[in-house]
Amino acid sequence: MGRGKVELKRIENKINRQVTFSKRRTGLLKKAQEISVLCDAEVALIVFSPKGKLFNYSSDSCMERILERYERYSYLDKQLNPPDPSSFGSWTLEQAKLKARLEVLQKNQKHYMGEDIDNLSLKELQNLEQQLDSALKHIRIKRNHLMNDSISQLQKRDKLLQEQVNMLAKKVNEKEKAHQVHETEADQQDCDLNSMPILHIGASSNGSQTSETAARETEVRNQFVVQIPSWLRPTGE
Amino acid sequence: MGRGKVELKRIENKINRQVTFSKRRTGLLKKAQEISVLCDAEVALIVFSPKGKLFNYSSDSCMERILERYERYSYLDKQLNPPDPSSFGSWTLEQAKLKARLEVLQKNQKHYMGEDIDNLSLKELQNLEQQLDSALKHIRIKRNHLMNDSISQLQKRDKLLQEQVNMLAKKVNEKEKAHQVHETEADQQDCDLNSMPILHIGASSNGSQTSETAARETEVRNQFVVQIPSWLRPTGE
DNA sequence: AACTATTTATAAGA
DNA sequence: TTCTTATAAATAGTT
Repeated sequence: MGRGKVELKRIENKINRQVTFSKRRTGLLKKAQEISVLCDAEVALIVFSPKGKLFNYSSDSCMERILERYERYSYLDKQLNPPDPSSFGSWTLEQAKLKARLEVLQKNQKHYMGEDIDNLSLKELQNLEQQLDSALKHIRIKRNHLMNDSISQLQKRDKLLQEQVNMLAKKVNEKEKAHQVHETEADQQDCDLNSMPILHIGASSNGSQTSETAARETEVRNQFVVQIPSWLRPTGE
Repeated sequence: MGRGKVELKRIENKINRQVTFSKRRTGLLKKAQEISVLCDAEVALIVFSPKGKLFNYSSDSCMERILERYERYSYLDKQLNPPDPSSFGSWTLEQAKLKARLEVLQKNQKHYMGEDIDNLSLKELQNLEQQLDSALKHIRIKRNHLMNDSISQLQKRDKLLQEQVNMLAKKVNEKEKAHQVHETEADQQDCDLNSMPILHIGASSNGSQTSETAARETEVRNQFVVQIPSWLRPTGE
């Protein structure tokens, strides 16, 4: 239902997939609610987005109750599960499984960090190497992308600032001219005023800078700050 | 969608309600499957009809896994109220912790495989890159080491075999001379038979080789096999 | 269960 | 993201 028919297979375009997910999730939750209301059914719906975000709906009798009911029902269905899945026995079992999985993952992780590799076979090492190499390629592409973005952002920002500074410098020049019409040392002006604030520090023969001008300088700078993308902000690493 | 608009409230007519339930249930399950396939989402849907019959759908990663994940997630979400303080408080707590750790590890693992990196900051990407790069170096050193070992092992083995062959060839040559002197074929006995077959191939002017000698040749060869280190053995990949 | 007239959902585009 | 719109899909009421 939409401008085009859609094949029932994973949408490859990421943006598209995300958008479709968003829309369909809304629709699905709505329909879940509708059937539960219209038909007096108990419904539990759990959806994890590809990014791992959770969305869920459950009819009035709350998620936990429905899940319990499901466990009960599916136990009866299969008659294979231990009678009380939350009993001690199955608890330890599951716990053990979890721990085993954890252990495997930790070992893998070590391998991915190049540690603990002494007992790997040549074949395994080669596989690992290939895996990491390919991962690294992906990561570098992504990183390059981010850095390029960052550079062009900064360049844009730089240009903007430059223009502002030029403009301000001109204004200040004019002011000073006006003030100094009667005085002897009229011309400090034709130096490059692109960086007026810096000028005050580096080029002015008059060493005294009032706190007032300093304050204004700060103000001016802040005023022109261009939005910095989040991945450029310090993350307190 | 239908001949008439429908109010969002319980359908009072029982027959009607049952029919609508049936139709909408189908639709709902279908849509659940669609979103899971199209958008690569994990979906669990549980529906109890008003009569108490169970219908459910779960994307490939099976119901139990999704429900677990849900429990984990909603535990992390709340972090404050133990999900079920009545029966096994500390159990669920520890379980949840384990699962949370598992999830973290799994996410890390994905990163190490260059997947799911879209949400990393530039800093994080650079760290990851550095980490992998260094790991890769270690792994390559180790791999090179193994390969070098393997090569020198083979060279050693090669040398040994060569010497054996040379030695035996010499002996056989002498024997043949001796035989030719007496025109006797009686004793093939006390030549060193270890490498007889190889000699036949390489040094004998007599091209005919019986299947019996062929068999012995195999046997003899095996006899000389130098221990191959485990990482050189085929691992059936 | 089928059949449609309608309503809904949603894909694509902005 | 949100809105719009053309079109596909779902389904309410009917047979």
